[in-house]
Amino acid sequence: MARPNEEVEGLLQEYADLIAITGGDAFKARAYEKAARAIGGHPVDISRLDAEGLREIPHVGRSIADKVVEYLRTGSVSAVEERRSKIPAGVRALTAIPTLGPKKALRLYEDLHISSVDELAAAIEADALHDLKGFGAKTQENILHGITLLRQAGGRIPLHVAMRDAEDIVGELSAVKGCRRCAYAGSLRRMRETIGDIDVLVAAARSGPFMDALAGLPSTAEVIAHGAKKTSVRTAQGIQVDLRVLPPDSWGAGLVYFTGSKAHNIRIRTIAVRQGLKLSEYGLFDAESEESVASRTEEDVYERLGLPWIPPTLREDRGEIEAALGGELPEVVTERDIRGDLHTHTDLTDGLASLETMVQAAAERGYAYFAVTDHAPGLAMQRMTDEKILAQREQVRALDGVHRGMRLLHGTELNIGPKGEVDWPDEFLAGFDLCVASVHSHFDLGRAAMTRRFVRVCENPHIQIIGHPTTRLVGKRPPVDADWDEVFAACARTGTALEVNAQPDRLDLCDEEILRAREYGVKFAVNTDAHCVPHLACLRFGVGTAQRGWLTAKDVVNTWPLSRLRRFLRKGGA
DNA sequence: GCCGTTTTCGGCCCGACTGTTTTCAGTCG
Repeated sequence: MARPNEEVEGLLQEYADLIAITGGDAFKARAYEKAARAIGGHPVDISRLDAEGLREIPHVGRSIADKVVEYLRTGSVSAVEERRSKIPAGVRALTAIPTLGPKKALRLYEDLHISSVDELAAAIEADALHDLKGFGAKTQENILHGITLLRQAGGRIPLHVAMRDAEDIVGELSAVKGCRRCAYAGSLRRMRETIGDIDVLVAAARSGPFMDALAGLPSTAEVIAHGAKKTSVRTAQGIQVDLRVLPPDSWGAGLVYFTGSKAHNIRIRTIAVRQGLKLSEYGLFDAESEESVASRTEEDVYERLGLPWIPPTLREDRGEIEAALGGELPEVVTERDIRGDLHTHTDLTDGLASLETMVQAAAERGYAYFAVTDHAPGLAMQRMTDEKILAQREQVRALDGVHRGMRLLHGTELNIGPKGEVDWPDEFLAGFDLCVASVHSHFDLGRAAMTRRFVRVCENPHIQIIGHPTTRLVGKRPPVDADWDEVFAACARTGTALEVNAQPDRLDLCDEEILRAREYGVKFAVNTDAHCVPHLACLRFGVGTAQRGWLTAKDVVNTWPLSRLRRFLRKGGA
């Protein structure tokens, strides 16, 4: 994984924020933001590049290239340190509150010396903002609501952040001598959208070297507990990591024990007890003789309980035990089932990579087909025109089948207006191979209007997929309010697929809504909404979410062969 | 700070929404 790219992306974004907060040149701040995104989305590990190589990345010029080189060489950038010394970190944290930007954050800091979210919440409670300019009753209410949203994430970590750290740690521990098996478990293996802490398991005869290795990792900031069976540390970013080292014979039982949700584990332990057995992280034992009857693999443990192996993403006690007992466990969709991505962007709008680069990267993933769906004119900031999208269509046709025979579909991501209207008239839409339509504005229409809006989209014969349907952002923005049962019914009736957007801050639809929609017979598309090459790999998070929603390949249109997909895209037409 | 079928300066994503400072600043996508 390209860690340095992400580190530098974060650093440059922070610098941009600090410029904005201190009232610096807005265009300069934006220049840093653009460079941050470009580096984060750059497919080559930047630590392998020199200043010249760095400057070939779009939006990276002499000044930023020098700062990146300084960072790679010394681990910090003096210009950033200088700004940091002027603005406490908590002031920047304030801008994470929806509706509170850099200007308001600075005012709060300068006038009231508020430098953390907690201090701000306390100040509002104490009515300390009453004569602060620009902070009327409504603004304070909005800020409090924003703080509530932030806190609902409850200090949990986004899935992809935890995944990256867990894979690094698994990589390090796997290299320790004597390691027989190493894997992450817990909610991360179940692919929950946020993660409380990271659970790592090792199978080895001796535990000491692994405990020491974890405690000694560069990413470890604090050792919370250091024992023979369990070690807990906190990383520099504040993430808790629990390591358990098990005897190799206990590997399967340990994985079962540390992967299942609490509710799932209670259910399978109950099943064990009824059979005169006892289940722990060390194995499945005869309750009387205490003799081990299964423990080496997860399959062994489940089989001895009379169950088939249950995919980790289903282990939530949401009916998977009953389904397993009845032989009706779904064969959930896997990453290998996905034949193509149906929602992606290029640098024609807000993507980072050219059409050619995106197509080539998609072909390297082994896709049979791939859709390019840049933004339509309704999203004014993208400045799309008829001419530009038609010119792109020519380029798409020219590249069709060129890379490993991969077929290309030319599409667009339409903007859904408040009444369900979209950017282009029917005649123009008919020229696309597929249209994704998404809500990007008017989030607070009220349930009835929002429902009508979606139903009208479903009834549009040229729209085959609703993109990120609820528009929620994990821990940041709640889903829009609609009568989803009515929307799901309309999707099923009209043959409109719902997207499972794989961007880790969206994961939209989420698992629970997928479970509901599935009951209506709705079809789904697991798409990355990629804006750069590395985003294509986010597919795994979308597939994990689809699995949590019990979807099989039959439910997911982009697992289908192209001929069948094309029939679906005609939406009941000829 | 970056960029150039505008080529070393002068632009840079544009428009809508919201609350409030009643004429517009701040925020967002």
